[in-house]
Amino acid sequence: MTKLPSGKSLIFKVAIPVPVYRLFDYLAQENIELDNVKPGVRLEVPFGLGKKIGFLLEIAEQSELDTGKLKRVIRILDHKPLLSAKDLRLLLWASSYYHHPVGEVISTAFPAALRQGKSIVVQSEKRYALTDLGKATDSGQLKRAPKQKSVLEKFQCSSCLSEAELSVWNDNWRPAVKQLIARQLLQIELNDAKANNPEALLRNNVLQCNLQQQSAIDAVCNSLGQFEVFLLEGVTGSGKTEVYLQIIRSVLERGQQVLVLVPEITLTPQLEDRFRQRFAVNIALSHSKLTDTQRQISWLRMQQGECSILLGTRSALFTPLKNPGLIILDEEHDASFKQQEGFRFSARDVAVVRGKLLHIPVLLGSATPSLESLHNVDKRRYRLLHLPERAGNAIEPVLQLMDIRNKRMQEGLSEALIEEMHGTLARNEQVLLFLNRRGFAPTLICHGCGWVARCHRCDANLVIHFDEERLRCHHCGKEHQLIHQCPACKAGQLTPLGLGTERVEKVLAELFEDRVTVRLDRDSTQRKGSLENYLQQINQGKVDIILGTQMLAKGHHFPNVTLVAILDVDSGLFSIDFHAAEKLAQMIMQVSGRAGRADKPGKVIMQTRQPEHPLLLTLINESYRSFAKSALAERKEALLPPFSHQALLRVQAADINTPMLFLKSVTALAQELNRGHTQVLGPVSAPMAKRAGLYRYQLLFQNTRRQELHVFLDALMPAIVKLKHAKVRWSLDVDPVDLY
DNA sequence: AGCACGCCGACT
DNA sequence: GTCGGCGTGCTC
Repeated sequence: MTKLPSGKSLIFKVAIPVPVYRLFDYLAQENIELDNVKPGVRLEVPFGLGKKIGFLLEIAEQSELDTGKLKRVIRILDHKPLLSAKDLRLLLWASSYYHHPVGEVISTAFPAALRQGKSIVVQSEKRYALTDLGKATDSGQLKRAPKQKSVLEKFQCSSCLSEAELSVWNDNWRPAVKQLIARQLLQIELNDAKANNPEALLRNNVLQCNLQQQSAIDAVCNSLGQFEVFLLEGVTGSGKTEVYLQIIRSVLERGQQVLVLVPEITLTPQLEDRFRQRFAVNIALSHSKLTDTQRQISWLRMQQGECSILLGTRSALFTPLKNPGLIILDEEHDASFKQQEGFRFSARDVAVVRGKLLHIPVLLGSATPSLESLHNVDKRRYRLLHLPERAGNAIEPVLQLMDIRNKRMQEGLSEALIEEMHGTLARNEQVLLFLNRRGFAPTLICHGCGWVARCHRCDANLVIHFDEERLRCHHCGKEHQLIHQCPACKAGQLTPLGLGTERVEKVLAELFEDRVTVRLDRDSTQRKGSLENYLQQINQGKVDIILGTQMLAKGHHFPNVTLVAILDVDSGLFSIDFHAAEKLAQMIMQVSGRAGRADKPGKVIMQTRQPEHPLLLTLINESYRSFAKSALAERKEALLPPFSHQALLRVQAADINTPMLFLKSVTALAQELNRGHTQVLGPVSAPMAKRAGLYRYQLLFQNTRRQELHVFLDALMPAIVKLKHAKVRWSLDVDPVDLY
């Protein structure tokens, strides 16, 4: 047993979740047994006038500070680290790669309660979140039924109840709660069966796969137990999920766990259902709609190996796995895998590093892979698995451009499109209209004097929301009462300019008065459960026309939709951000994927005033891959990512001059410290120079060599920290995905 | 991030 | 003459 050398105190180097880059030194407790104290354990330490929970990173003999001035650790919270040494290494890597304070990075890997120093005891949670089965009961009615409530809650996050919890069966309980207990009993039965016969892991017979699916499955299964990254490129309906399921099956048969990451939680119910139908193993969920307690239960169950599959969003990436076997990241092109606040990590890129550290394969899936991933395939860093065909009888939708130049339009709908819609509806099929702008109109202008309703806190116009009689800023959330008289000239007529979903909804009600239209956007689906409600109505055939924004592009299946129209494709064609073309192409393909899912052929119409635009022509005449190829060639020509690597320093301040002054000092520092060939671009004002009352400027660093960029940043960041500039808030975004 | 220290305007 | 405004700087 290692004892502390007598008379001399050991030093603990501790990461504390504060926005400070360095570690803090503490004196270890006296007579400490070091065998039980490993890097990663949580410590309670005095910090400032209070206490904080920190993470032990190093045990040292001495400190750079005067030992007499060091404070002593209050207590050690864990007998052994809750994170494995490899996961801790992953976090340290992420902290240095993204230049984010290490204590904050480590704390993001823990659920809230453990972050605050609680011990591993599941605490009952007062608040109650609804998901899935929970909706069958009314949470309000369960207020005075704490036992039912706790059973329901526990089931919702891990779908697993203990023997003790199952024994509380009560005939008076609500049917939905009884139903889930019955489901759990069935699961235990299946688990028992599985113990005797591994084949029982499968609930249903395995579906027949086509050749491409089978070779994708074989490729990943052959690499289980070692690191390799696969890019599974499969168009909508090509049977990607079936490939996931069969690979997961192999991982489960090896007794290993699977981490499945999805961009947004609206996508998970379907995936979750398919997992549950197929596998008789415990499944844990982790996403922002769950309570802290629910997420903690999922976290612990994965850590302790009680659950075999974790289905979660970006933040679930760091969940410890007792027996990791595979990481799947679905819709890998999706920008929501990049955290846009604080610790700005890319869950996709960190997942790859995690797979490498854990020696397990990583499977990235998408119908429209990111240019980065396709480039990694070209560089033989990732292996491409292609599913070119739609499984079953489904037919590829036909994409076509509709030239609307000089055509008569009714609130964004050309006559030709209206004609097409009538035809589709007459065949008893559904129409889906896509417009990525909510509200009635994006601008309110005075016809008399030209006054425009602007947000005072942002460089943006206020958006008209007629239904609620409001003017709303979509950037800072500021709201005003809708006005009916021009505040400038008091005489001119106020005119809505431009098109939003509300406005299209109104014209649809006139043009198709005997048809049912449903509008799906953030405003119409704000009440919880309403999106699911609408989706159900759509799939029951109670809706003829579906109109919506971005949220339509993701995941949902509309089997009876045979006509999709993108009302305004042009607005995506011209943007200062070089990512815009890629995003637009992905959006078009994803929206197209909603059509013709069943055995009915689908048609996708794009209204445009740019019918000769090469991006659109490549997409309709060739394919997403052709687009990607030419887009990559353009990026190569311009030395833009992925042919170079970027980091963006964003700065904001209440005063208009401060950000620029600050960035000029940074530029000077950068010139001093630049040993390699890192380009320093800027400083320039952000594309939206003022937002929520703050002035925003930015400085871009770019280098064709990733390593060189990071050596540069490693030198620059500490120097920026030392710059004392009043009232500036700054943050570094490594591998930025948008410039806003 | 907290939290206290510190130096300038409207109240007993 | 004090209470408190939030600007500044530190936390082992």
